[in-house]
Amino acid sequence: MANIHDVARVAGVSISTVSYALSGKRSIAESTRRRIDEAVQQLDYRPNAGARMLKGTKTNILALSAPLHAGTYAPAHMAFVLSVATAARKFDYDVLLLTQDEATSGLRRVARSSLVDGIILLDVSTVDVRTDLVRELGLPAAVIGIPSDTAGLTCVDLDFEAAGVLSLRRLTEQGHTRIGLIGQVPLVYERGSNFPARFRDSFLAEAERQGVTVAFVPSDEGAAGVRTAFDTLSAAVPGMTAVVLNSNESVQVALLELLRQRGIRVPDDLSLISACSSFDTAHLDPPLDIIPLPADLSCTRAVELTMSQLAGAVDPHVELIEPTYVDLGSTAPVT
Amino acid sequence: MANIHDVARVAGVSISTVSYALSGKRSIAESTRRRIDEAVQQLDYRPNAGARMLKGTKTNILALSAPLHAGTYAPAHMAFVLSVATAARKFDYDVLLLTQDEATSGLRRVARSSLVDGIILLDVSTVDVRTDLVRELGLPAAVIGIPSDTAGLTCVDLDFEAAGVLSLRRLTEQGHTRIGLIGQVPLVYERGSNFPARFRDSFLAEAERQGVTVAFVPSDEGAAGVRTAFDTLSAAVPGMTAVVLNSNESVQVALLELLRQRGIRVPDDLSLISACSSFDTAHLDPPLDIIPLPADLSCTRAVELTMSQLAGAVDPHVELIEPTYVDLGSTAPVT
DNA sequence: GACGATGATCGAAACGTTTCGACCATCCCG
DNA sequence: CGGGATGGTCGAAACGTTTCGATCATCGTC
Repeated sequence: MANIHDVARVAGVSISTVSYALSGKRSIAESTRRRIDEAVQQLDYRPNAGARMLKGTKTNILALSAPLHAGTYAPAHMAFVLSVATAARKFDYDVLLLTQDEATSGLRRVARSSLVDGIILLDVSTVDVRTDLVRELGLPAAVIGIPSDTAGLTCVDLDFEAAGVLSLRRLTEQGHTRIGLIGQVPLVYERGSNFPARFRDSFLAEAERQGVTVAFVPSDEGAAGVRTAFDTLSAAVPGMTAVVLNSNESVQVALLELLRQRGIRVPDDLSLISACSSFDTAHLDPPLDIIPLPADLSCTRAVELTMSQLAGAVDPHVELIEPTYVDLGSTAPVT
Repeated sequence: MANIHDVARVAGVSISTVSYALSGKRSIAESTRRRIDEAVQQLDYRPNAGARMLKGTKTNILALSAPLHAGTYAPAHMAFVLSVATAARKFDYDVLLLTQDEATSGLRRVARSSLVDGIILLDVSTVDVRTDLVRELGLPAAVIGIPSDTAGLTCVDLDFEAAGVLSLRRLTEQGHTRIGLIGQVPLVYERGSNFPARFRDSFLAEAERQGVTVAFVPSDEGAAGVRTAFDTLSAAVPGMTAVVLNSNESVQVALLELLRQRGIRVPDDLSLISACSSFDTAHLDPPLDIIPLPADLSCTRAVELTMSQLAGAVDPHVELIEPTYVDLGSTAPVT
């Protein structure tokens, strides 16, 4: 493998000149730079990563802690992982993937061996050992999700509280006063994963504020689970005219199928909103109004914040991403 | 951050002694080893990754090329990624994730800069630029999937041909002679992804050999897509008594729902087999017989093979994993 | 026409390991 | 009791960069 000495020899300069030409940290004569570029091209030279880490004290690698819990919706999880990887590349960073048990223990390992410059934590729950670890390690880091103790942490997330309010208001503005909320699988709430609980609580609080009748049920996957959830909800809110879905794709698909079977039309008989969903509801039948959970936005921002920390001091803080409402025609004014 | 010099000083030995104590490459007095261990403990010392790469010419990092194509079933993809990461850790290796466009271009980048010791390619299609790249780079590598040209490559995969035969035989042994095959979304076949095509072709060939009537349809996702696929299939195979599913979870769930609606009982009226599925069919209603697509087996083996290449010369070859049949009661003899 | 500034280049040190060869006890065997 | 083998330890070189300080030529200015 060609190294910087080879490049220097071919270009007829010293290695420091090559280094400066490549990094642009000192001015180099145009003619010299051209010869160096040619040599680099010819030899297909790329700086040795190890040497660079060692001397440069920068590794250009980010650790991505991405445990996949039971009950987590894999496609959404995947979207976040991909978004982080893509965002990191914009800053010439690569991503080291730490999953499952390694999501915690591996973090310490790679940090202490100076393998990574920074850390991204995915899917943090309200109480998460990884947040303590991040504080301890003192590396630049960003957390996706809002743990209960955010001290010293940089956190990014969709504003789930705002999303809860937004989804409810949309419906009350159209005159709905009897509204159901179908949530994730029960396991998710039990585990203290924070997204869903934050959404639910703010939704319920806003309903109370507005004085409308609401009820919440989690829903298991599969046709049977969805049927049970919907029936429970209908019983709890007699005369229900709208339902908000904060659940994964398969549940939403199953619900639409159930409604079709029963001849319940959307939005004529029932208004529907897909809230904080990471998939595309436009291809559903019918397409559902959606408050998207923007994986790329959160991840891009998380990576950006880590990079800023790397560059200079940025005070740890929480950044909430404003939810948006996309109207695809699945809600209608109550008649 | 503590370095090897600190450890040496605390333990009162030279740095080479520390290095040998840690690597075990030369014998060290028991008492010395203990003092060194204590120092390591006390300082929470971990060797600097960059220095190690530089001198040791081993990075302990594997590149994982995992592009997520449209039409790829995300949970399955995720399972493979996780399995590779987990398998790599068994050999003290970390995984650098290269996705999307970086799945190809990033491969060259990280390889040429000696960031990784080896490469794992996920989801290779029949014709895949990444295989040429792997040949060119000359790094230890393993490929999951069987490209049309396997020369110089180490490939691992489920034996899809055998799986096709296995699924068909199971049914013909039970007297079925009119059998349908529901495949992936059409896009998958158009893109030259090789799993599904291999399965389909061997299934159809075995059917011809046995002289039974079969037909194949791809299936779009969603209730409508599945309904269309099933009806097309029923029309193509009048009196169909069994269906093999080589599709993702949502399609299988949707089909079960459709059959329930129509009062078609499994297995009394229709025998069903879920073939080469990466998810658990035991929680479906009813549970489906399955020929599992063992992500962990393939990935573990791929990582193992890469490690062997790293250790010494292993001739490139193709390893097929024998499919297994798990009986969960969704097939019955034809009456 | 001497002098500080500026631009271009170079040499060498440093980063933290691993590993080779050397060294010195100690031991066993003839 | 001398000498080769063995076990334990050390010093130093090497890996391929980045970067600091130094050098040298050129140039504009007083």
